[in-house]
Amino acid sequence: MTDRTDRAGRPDSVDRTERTERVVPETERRRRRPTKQGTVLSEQVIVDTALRLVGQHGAQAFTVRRLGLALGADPSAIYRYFRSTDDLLLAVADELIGLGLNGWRPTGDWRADLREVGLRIHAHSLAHPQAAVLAAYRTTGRANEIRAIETMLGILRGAGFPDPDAVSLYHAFIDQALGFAVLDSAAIALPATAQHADSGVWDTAYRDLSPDTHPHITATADLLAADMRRSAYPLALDLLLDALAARLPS
Amino acid sequence: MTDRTDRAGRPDSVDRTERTERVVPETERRRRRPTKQGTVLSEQVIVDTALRLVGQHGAQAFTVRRLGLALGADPSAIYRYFRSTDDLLLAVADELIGLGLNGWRPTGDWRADLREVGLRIHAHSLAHPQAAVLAAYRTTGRANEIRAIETMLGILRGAGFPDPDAVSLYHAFIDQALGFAVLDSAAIALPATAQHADSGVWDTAYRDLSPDTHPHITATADLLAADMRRSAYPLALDLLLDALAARLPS
DNA sequence: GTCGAACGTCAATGCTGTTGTCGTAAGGGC
DNA sequence: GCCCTTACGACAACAGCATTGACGTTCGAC
Repeated sequence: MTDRTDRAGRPDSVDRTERTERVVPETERRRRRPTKQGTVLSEQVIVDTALRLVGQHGAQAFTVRRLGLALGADPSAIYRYFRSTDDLLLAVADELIGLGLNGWRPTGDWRADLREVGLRIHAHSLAHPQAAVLAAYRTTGRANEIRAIETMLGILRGAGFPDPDAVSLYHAFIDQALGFAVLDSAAIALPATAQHADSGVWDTAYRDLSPDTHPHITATADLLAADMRRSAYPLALDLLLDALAARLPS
Repeated sequence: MTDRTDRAGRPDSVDRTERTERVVPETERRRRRPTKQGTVLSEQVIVDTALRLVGQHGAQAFTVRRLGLALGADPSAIYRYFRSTDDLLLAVADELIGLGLNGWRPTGDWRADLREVGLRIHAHSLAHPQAAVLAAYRTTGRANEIRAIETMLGILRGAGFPDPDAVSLYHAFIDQALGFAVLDSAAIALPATAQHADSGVWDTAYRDLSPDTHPHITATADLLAADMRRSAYPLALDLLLDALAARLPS
């Protein structure tokens, strides 16, 4: 794991003369010079390429050099658009949120809506597990994230939860969704060898125990091996919604 | 992010003569030669040092080179004890589980016991956030993990849940605990700059929205900023336990 | 006391993110 | 339609990463 800290610590003081900063905000860009191989770069192109790259070749493909290669540009050109790989990652994270939200409209049934949103977040993370694992625990503060929060808060307040409850329950709901998304994505995103090793454990280590020392595991070994292959999120989500319904002021 | 895949792909076929494998199981070790600087290595010493190192200097300190430095040994010596950094990570993960379990005994009240176990897992992850983030989604199959599963399954079966339910609910329970542990640990384990940027978002980006376009966020901005500073796990845990109690066959 | 081999050390390989420097060409001003 | 500024893509270099093959010391069994 590499250090994503801003080591250099660019000074806060601003020169009288406008410094030529390496990164220019997307809206202020004027010149677009194609790379040697003809690509015209932009934030959007870079983010899309990163998402595709990670989807095809795993999280380990999320490197500036491979991204440059995929873009047909020198790796360092990316630093004209993002301050660091971390900055780029946040942009990718927000793109993911947007993908999950597109095309969905609330029905007005709070429980069905929350359930749908939860499953969508989860499903979309699993569709881009490598990126989800990197991005799920960041707060981007970008457009799509804001839209998502507004939507979910609206559902809870519309259902009749008082504001303090709506906020706390939103927090529990979204973190549960993201937590499961990370866990399940991570399992998919593991390098092949590690993934195989981890899943094999349920068929080997947990089957060779003695009923004397481990009565509960041996009694349920088959059930365990089967259940652990699936995600527990749908069940956990329904349990959460059960509890929410029970707490809804009538 | 570096590639943890076993690239070389050591062949499965075994020579007639016992190959001199790089890694010798801890139980079969006979010779213990001190390093130049006098340390005597062992799995336990390496795991402990790794945990301490990561706790003091962050997840970015989890590198073979820094570990070697902290141990007073050549980095490559670690490969005499673990096949790869991933193998070492699993050992660290299991050590973490063990630390969380030590000294705890079930009381017989299933709800109180589950609650205590959940909070313990969560708290212990936060105490070693850097390691938790790396380890929480792995299945180690090692001693402490097995002990933990046996315990939790026992609580659920003892409470009266039929075996299929006990297994599914165990799965939902443990994954929710680990999911929140990852999320909350990750927030703590972020590099200082990223952490500051992420948390600051709640006080800046989400306060400057218009009530016209974002009525729900602006109406609850203060509540949001306050709530997001805390972990949502205690609430989510209680919600889960509520739902469990409601499903318990009477 | 001898000797095989376990295990710590060294050196090298091919990755990684990041940055200082340079030159080219884009596009506004006239 | 030309000119000049400067944005931005390319290049090269650096430090740090995991991993491995070879080497030699010294442990410990006999």
